[in-house]
Amino acid sequence: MTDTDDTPMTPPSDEAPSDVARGSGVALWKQIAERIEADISEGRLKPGARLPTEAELAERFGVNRHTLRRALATLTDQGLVEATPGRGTFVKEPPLRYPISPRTRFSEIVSGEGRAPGGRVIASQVEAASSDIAAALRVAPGTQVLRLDMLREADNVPLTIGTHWYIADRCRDLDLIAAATGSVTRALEALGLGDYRRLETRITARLADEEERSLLALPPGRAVMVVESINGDPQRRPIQFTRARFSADRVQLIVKN
Amino acid sequence: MTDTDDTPMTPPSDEAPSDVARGSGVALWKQIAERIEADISEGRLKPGARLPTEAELAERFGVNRHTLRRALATLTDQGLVEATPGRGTFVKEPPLRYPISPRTRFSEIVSGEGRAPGGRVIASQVEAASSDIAAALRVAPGTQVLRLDMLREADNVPLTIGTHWYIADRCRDLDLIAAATGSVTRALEALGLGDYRRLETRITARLADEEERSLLALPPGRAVMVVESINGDPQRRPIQFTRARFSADRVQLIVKN
DNA sequence: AAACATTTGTGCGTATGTATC
DNA sequence: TGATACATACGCACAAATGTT
Repeated sequence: MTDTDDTPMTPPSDEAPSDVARGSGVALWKQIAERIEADISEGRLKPGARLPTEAELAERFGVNRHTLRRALATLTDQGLVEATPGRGTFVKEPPLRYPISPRTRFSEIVSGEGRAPGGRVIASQVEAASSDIAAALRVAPGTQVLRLDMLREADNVPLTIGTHWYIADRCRDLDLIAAATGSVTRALEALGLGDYRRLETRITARLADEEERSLLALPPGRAVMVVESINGDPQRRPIQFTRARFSADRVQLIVKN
Repeated sequence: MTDTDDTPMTPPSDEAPSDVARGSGVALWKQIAERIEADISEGRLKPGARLPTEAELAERFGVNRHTLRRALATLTDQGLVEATPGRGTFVKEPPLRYPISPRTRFSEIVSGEGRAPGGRVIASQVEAASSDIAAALRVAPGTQVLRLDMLREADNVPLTIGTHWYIADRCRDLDLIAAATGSVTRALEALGLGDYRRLETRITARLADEEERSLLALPPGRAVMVVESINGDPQRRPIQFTRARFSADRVQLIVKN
């Protein structure tokens, strides 16, 4: 009861707060969560839109703020909304759809989604292949490889940190060309290796560490998807091994079968 | 400096602590992290093995325990080791390789990795399809669908919570059969729908919420991969939509191209 | 720079209905 | 019929983050 009524079991004289069904066997917070979820998935609440304040929503549904917060909590867990103290609660932008296919190209995928691809080289150096890198590239451990760390973004929003390893003597000056053009794809084309294809992709996930949060502009407690991929030439000989960390908030990987 | 020496800038009189290079431009913790990482990836430290205590490792490398902990922290972030207070630091078991292919079957994959598949039905009910479920199954929103929540495990270790939606009138009593046999695949076979194939898979990730941590026996701060998949009959008509949450710690998704 | 309003986040106490032993 | 535990819901108060004046 919200009002201080001395006849306790009277149903709330329905001067239209909203139609949550009390005593229907379904928890109030669950009904509210489902209503808001439907508002989002059916487009009445658009991505980026701000929800009314918790106090306002609580009043509108005729429940306590705690009850309403319980509903919002499930939506947050499902990744549908995001709340910031002092600002409000917002409907999350849907993640960019990132298809994993034999011909996976970052720039093409981002352009295809109507966004502007970008990126920059964070670091590059020649190093000796550790055993896992060597295994993926099918070379002897210790072989010289070019390591290229890149940050890639769409519409200036960082999406992924990628560490790429190339067999050094097949890729002279790749790092310089990539830094100049901002595109690994174009750099490889310049070297006559434009026709690479993806051989295998391995996906796992974990919490973003501090460096990743900083580079990807993520608040604490966010996850990254760790995507390892082996790319090869038309003869399926490995050229490149990549370990990329995608912001799980902003990217959804798609596999078509 | 570790020792309380009154001649401060003296290099540590190299009575062989271990060969970390002081003043080499590379941070000590980074060198240590890379050494241990190599020990793991090259098999000198096997999965499940316990590392020496932090104090012991610190002494062995000739650094302060804080420095050593900084190294271990990066390995923990990378998911290579896991520390438990009072027990020690352990090399993590490699994740189960879970291939995503047109014919993706949980039981077969787990068996193929030499582990015993298992599972149980958490809940099942008939409900009205929400708009996103309806879109995936290509039916009208509100159509009756059977919802089946399952927990699946390998060698009694929980791997994934899957929520499966089936078009209700194509799958009578599926829930009962699945509960009895413990296998959705076998239950579908019993209904003559054994030949389903995966049409599309969508992958994202986030922090595990409380319910997921409880069901998957995960400590706080772990990530789950959220894998949505659409399965269809041989004519590629959708039969089933699944939203599964995999323990990112224990599973690595593999896509072969 | 400082004060303030707005909004979410958190804690405590209380009451009630509903399962379970 | 308790007795107990648990989830739900409400009320009040304050902390923390943000934006504005």
